Amino acid sequence: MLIVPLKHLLHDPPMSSTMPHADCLQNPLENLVGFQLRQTSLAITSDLTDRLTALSLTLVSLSVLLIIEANPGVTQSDLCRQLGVKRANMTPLAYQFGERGLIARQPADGRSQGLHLTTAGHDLAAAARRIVAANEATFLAGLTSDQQAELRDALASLHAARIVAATTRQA
Amino acid sequence: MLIVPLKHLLHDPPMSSTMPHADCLQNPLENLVGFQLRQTSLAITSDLTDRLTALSLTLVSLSVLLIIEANPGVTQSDLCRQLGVKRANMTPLAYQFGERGLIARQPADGRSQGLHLTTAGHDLAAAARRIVAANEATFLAGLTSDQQAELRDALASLHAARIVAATTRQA
DNA sequence: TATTGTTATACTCTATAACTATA
DNA sequence: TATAGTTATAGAGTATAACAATA
Repeated sequence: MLIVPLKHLLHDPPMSSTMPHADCLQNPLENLVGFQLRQTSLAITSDLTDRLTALSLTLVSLSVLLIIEANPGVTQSDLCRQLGVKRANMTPLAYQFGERGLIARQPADGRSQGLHLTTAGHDLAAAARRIVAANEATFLAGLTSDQQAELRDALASLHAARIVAATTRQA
Repeated sequence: MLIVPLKHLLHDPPMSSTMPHADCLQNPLENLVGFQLRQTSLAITSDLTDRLTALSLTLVSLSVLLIIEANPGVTQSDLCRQLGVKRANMTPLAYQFGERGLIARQPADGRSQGLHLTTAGHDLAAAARRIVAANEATFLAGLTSDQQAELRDALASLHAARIVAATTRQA
């Protein structure tokens, strides 16, 4: 599989004017579907990350924003479970959203608080959704509807195989 | 798009016995191809990363090992350019490979050294290639050859669109 | 006893800057 | 002047542990 620890490898291929013998290397990984999948995923997320900077959002904060919008009243712990984020790391994120006037909290439990978007939060979420849609459309532009459907099916098949992989891994 | 900052989100869905209302959340991101692509890519790399621990290799060190094998005499800087790694971060990696007896250096330039695998390095690379092949096969098992080819084509189309994305992004 | 939210802290990965030796 | 390799360090992102308040 691959590697490209750096996200921006995909922005501009690091080519120099002299080009000593930089990209003449054989890379035995690039024929793998796993590699191509990762490379493509990185290209898409990299583009989206760039576009989101205009809204001062990251991929994580985008997710938090949209999930709160779709689930008014969720707690921080709910978000953590959904996103695989530690509670300790959600605290500064929620704090920032509060400071920016994007969310408001209403006591739910005494120990927990339901989160919901303010008007500013809804506006930002709407702008974010437009950016996400543009990102999606740009990368899918080259595929017909049928091809897009086949891609989804293929990805679902690969993703489902993670169960098999986990089982054989333990053996 | 998505988010799953944690790689292991995919191993075992974090479900509790009580299941308060943890996974009843609407996630407006999961219908996006970009999300599904990332989710699938994370599942595959997560599995591979796990399997590689038996060889004391990471995704990055795997790539370095296989690229040295395929390109005897490459320099550290060559590897850095190919992988998008900073020179400063390649140093400890190359040092460890040396300590493990996997690579040897031969002066090339006076300021640079060509890297090549030792016998132990070749053995480890062979074992690593078997693991990579098993990982690839496991996830592709559900697709026919035609479907695999279509998947590759679709990924190539998405990846190519990064150029268009970069252009429209600047505008 | 378990859960929520918080604080403090440690670890990993990646980035930057500065240095030497060589070209 | 530019490049190779190194060192030290800074910055994200994520992890653990412990705590007070509540259930």
